[in-house]
Amino acid sequence: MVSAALVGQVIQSYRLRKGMSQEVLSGLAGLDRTHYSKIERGLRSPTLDTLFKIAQALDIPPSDIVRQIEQQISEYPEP
Amino acid sequence: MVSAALVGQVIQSYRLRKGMSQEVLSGLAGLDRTHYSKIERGLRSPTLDTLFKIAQALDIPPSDIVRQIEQQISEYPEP
DNA sequence: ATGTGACTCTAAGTCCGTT
DNA sequence: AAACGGACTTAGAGTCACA
Repeated sequence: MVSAALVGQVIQSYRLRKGMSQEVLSGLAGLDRTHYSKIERGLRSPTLDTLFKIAQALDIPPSDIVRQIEQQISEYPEP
Repeated sequence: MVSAALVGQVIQSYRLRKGMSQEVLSGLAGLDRTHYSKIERGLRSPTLDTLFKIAQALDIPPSDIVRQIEQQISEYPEP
């Protein structure tokens, strides 16, 4: 089980590193801004499809995001 | 947009390489067997959560599967 | 520029089968 | 062992008004 909060946290850190607003990112990804906002806060856990859209907007390979999630899990194992 | 058929194809190739049946794999992943069957046939596209479960059952990093999907997309671009 | 609640719609995921 | 189908429940996708 993958924590939705962790996924959101990883995605947000990528977004902030790019200096993008939620508005711009969600626009590029073709997602509704409020929907994206919920994903970042872990209120929704994205489908694989949505993850690919977000990665595309961030201009990074989707596998980078997934690998980052893996690392977070191994560093901070969930109970 | 990620083709569900492509995802299923990639996952299936990993499973066959491991010499596992759908029954064993879905059991390890904690998924319904018929549901997993549909994913392989591209009738369902898994959530990020389900992808992690499948990767765990395959004993490979989830990012490996995602990277494989990316490669397939770049090699055989979709119209 | 972001958070939130309240929706509808669609698909993921489960469970019962048969071929 | 796996494809295939039907009926069902749950949750994400997508949208809006408002703070």
